[in-house]
Amino acid sequence: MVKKINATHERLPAADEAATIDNVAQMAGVSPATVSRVINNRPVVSETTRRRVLEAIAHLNYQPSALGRNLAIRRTGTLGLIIADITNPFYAEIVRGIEETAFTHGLNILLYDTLEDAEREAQILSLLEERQTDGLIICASCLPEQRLLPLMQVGIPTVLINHLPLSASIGTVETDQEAGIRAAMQHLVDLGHRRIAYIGGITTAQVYQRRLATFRATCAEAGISIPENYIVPAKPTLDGGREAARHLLPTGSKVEPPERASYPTAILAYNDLVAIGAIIEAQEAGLTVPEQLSIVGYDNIPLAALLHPSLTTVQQPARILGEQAIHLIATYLQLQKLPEGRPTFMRFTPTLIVRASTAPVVLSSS
Amino acid sequence: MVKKINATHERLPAADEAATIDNVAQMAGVSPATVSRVINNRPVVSETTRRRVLEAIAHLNYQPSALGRNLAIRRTGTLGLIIADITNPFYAEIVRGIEETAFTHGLNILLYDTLEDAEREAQILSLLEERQTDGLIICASCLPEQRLLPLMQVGIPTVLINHLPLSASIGTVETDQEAGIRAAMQHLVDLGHRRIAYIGGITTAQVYQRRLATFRATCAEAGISIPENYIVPAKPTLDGGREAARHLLPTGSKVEPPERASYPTAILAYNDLVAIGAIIEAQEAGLTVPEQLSIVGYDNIPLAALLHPSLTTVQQPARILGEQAIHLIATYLQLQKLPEGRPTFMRFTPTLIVRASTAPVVLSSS
DNA sequence: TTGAAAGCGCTAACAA
DNA sequence: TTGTTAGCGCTTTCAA
Repeated sequence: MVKKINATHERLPAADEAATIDNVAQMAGVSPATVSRVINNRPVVSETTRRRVLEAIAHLNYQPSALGRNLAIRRTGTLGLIIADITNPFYAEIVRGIEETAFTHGLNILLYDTLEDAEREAQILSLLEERQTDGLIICASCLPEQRLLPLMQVGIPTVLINHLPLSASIGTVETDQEAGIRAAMQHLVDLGHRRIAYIGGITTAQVYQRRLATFRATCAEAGISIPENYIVPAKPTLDGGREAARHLLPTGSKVEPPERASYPTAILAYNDLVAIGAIIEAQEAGLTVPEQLSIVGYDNIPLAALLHPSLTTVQQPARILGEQAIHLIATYLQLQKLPEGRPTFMRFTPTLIVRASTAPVVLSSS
Repeated sequence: MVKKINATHERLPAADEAATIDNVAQMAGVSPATVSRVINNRPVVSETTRRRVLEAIAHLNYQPSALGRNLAIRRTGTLGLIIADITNPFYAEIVRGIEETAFTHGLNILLYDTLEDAEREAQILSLLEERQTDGLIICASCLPEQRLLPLMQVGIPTVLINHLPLSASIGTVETDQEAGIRAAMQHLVDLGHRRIAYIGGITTAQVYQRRLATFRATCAEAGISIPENYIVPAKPTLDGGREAARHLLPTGSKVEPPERASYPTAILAYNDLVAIGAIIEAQEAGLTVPEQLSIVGYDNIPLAALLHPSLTTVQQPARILGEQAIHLIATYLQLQKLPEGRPTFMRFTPTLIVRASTAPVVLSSS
């Protein structure tokens, strides 16, 4: 019907293959450049041309290829997200905040779950170096600083969640780890506890180190000396918590009166999952929580309020951490430079939420 | 030192810009094709050449660009994942299975959270049409079939989780919805319940419709007639569950004896979150669970076992659903055709887990 | 307002 | 075993 418009060897695409910008251009009788202008809503195109192009697009059921586009503009609209454990409700909530905010910015999220494993995290990082994401969010890294830096130096704009600022990053959003631990410890000390254990956490992770350091510092300030075996690192999961607690608590029913016992009267857990694991283990060992053992968690996951006993814990604004991380990175992507000339450090203050898993220590017994 | 090898105008990249395959080729004194062969471990390259190329790569700190590569081979190694609610531990566990398995297959996951919202899901789907993912996993779609089909016809290989097979998809992995509901209902009926409500769920979602239909069918078979207001759809979240329960349960303390009461003696919830919401609401309304109200959940999230009362629920093998979904899609990607000539239908049988949130109905009162 | 042409960084026939 | 050449599908100067 319609004769070839140009003397090109262009042909229309077979029914099963996708139309390209050239097909559209040919059909509309314009150049690919013009089609590109229409697709991207450049204002310069005349109304009639625009209409012709749009018709051709509709006719061919044309979808611009992100692949071609990405290569041409050398951006992908995609962010890498490295998260420690998606099944931990605290992280899931952060991801929710990230996802939702990224969507409004037109950014896509490539998800990587490290399973709280440092080696795996390292693998993922090196994989990401070639994936050309526009940016990277690392949430609760288990890696030491010197393994994080190379990636940023390769030029991927990175935001860290719950980490201290790194010179090569574009910023950090965190809750004040020190304040969180201090609040929890103050609470336990006020309740009269002096035999306090710290359980759970990956030793290579900066969060862990900071929390532990603060734990030690607070103990020292309160004149409490902590035996080394009261510090039990473990995977920050329910099972990790159980395992750690098992090392500390009396087995079977040989529960001693608190003043003579060797086990702690209180446990500060790395996070809520660990705390819950410890509660379960304690109960199975025949200890009542909080009467014989107080337990404090960290994060305030939704589950914390629903348990029996409900969990005393340190609340972090999970969703907001995620949202702000995206805002940071989106701002950077727009400006192509650090807004303040140096990495942003955004810090929130956590809140201690006192519930039913902590109680005054009872030293004299009935 | 070394003279220009070719008469090209190639120059080495400035320090701050990334090296390309051409830079490497030039430095190694070979063609880009050869560099490509080395990068992709093609066996044909001679040892000495390979070494020269690798040296150049190291020298320039060269990272191959996935962008260029993707365009050339027209694949991205990326799968879209549409999930209803990442903060629901059941879905989080599915994502974990997907993530982990995808990683072993060298596939990357683009995560999209629909927030259990049909409109949002539709938006995401159309967005994905141009993103050129190699495949798509839709988990717990809230969209009716006719809105799902267009995407698959555009040619994106799709696997559905907890959905019936669609002709245009490459397959489906699900737990038997009908069996799950039947098991739960059998349990309630055996306990003597005849006033059973079904609460929670998005009406446009196929899972919801199937579960509800089975609920109705089982009631009919048991000779139970259910008033329409016993069926309360709601967002499948904790709050959704609370809200739905509020519609059903007596307010304040006007708890009537069961035989005269208008409210149900048992609630079958769309999922565990809804069930937990209902438990909370019931308790706040002054009802004891399970004595005055039995509640059954669905999914068996980790939390279900830890609550008081612990939750009777229908277990789904969440992680495995995710793993199998990836296997399905990975197989297809390798073969570039349906392994069995038609969409695969992989079905698991759920298990009823009886815990403490259900009890025999007490008709005579003290 | 539009088009020609060059190029983004890589791969893959094909030829040598 | 290696190089030449022609794309992959799009964007973007620059000139008309």
